[in-house]
Amino acid sequence: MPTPAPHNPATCPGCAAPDLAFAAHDHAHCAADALARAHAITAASGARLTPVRRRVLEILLEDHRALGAYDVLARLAADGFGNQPPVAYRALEFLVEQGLAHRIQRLNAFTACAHPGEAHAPAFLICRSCHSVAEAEAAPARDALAHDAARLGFTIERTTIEALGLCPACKDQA
Amino acid sequence: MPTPAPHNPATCPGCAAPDLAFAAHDHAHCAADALARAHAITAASGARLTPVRRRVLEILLEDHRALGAYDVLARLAADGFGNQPPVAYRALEFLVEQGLAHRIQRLNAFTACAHPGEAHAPAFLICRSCHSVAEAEAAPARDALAHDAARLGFTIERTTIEALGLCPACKDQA
DNA sequence: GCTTGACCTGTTATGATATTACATACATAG
DNA sequence: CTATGTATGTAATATCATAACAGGTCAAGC
Ligand SMILES: [Zn+2]
Ligand SMILES: [Zn+2]
Ligand SMILES: [Zn+2]
Ligand SMILES: [Zn+2]
Repeated sequence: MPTPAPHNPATCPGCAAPDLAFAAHDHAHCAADALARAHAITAASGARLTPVRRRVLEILLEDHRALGAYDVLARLAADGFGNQPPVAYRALEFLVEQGLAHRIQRLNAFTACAHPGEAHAPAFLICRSCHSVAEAEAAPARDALAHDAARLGFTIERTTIEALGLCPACKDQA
Repeated sequence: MPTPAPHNPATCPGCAAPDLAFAAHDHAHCAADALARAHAITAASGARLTPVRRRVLEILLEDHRALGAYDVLARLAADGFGNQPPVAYRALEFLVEQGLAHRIQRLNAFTACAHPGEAHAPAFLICRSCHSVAEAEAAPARDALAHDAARLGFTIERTTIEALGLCPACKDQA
């Protein structure tokens, strides 16, 4: 599996609008763009964006929220795809591997990537009220951890950073 | 439920030996000390360290690893306690509330706290090979995230920071 | 001492999340 | 056209977690 292209902030829609998930925006364009990028990325890497995989990505792209595997599965089944768990889990795994989606540990759920194909492991800001998910820069937090880890002789391979709280819209409501 | 006492590094065994989980040490003393502190903490707060709860804490204290709820349950059942999931989950929930244990999201598992009663939400260094868990300082990483969150108008309430990797011992083996 | 009420424990049942194993279909290279 | 690798479908099962209720324990207040 080829590695995705390096991150280029100039062409990354997620970087251009970091508050995407929490702000009003032209989401139809946002989703269409992500889907187009997904086609380009998979074509470039030789991976196959098959109908099930593409449909799962479309479902995740419907909004900036996280969906459980069984929610995705129900949608797939309604569209005539298989309705056994592996159908959803395999497509989701593929998307995560390709950098087109992320898994949110805290929610046992998945969300479309806002910086598609950039081979990143972002931090997540998760609204506990509306389940919106925004991606934030994880590097500073990871660096802070690395110091402690080095002192203990621990080698960090992957880091999960997830913040639960309230997004601006839900805060206003309360 | 009264809030635990603030963190006092001078009296905190976890702070005195931050590499506890990954280094050879007098673990019998380490566990006995934690258990004694647990008695003191719960007595002070009026919470009841009942036989099941105490036994669960003892089980978690057997080493610096994370155990699943069903692993704990099997041990409880072998000791003559109830063998239905709520028995384990309730005791674990109690220990987490009291600051005597932590939940590791990444593993769906629980580990005894190395800084008992200090009302903290640490970062975790998790060995993917032996499942040892060390607690690290989460404040710097949290602070790094807070900047991004503030920019987006997101209010952080809780943060999960977990690093997966290899501990010194497992690294040497490989 | 008895009643009452809070809390803890046990148990049944079920729900939610995830994987293994195997069969079938399909694309593409040779 | 056939062999090969990859993707999908399906059944069965494993793993993690909670709801709902029944019964027991214990101490406060009468
Ligand atoms: Zn959008
Ligand atoms: Zn992303
Ligand atoms: Zn120890
Ligand atoms: Zn701790």
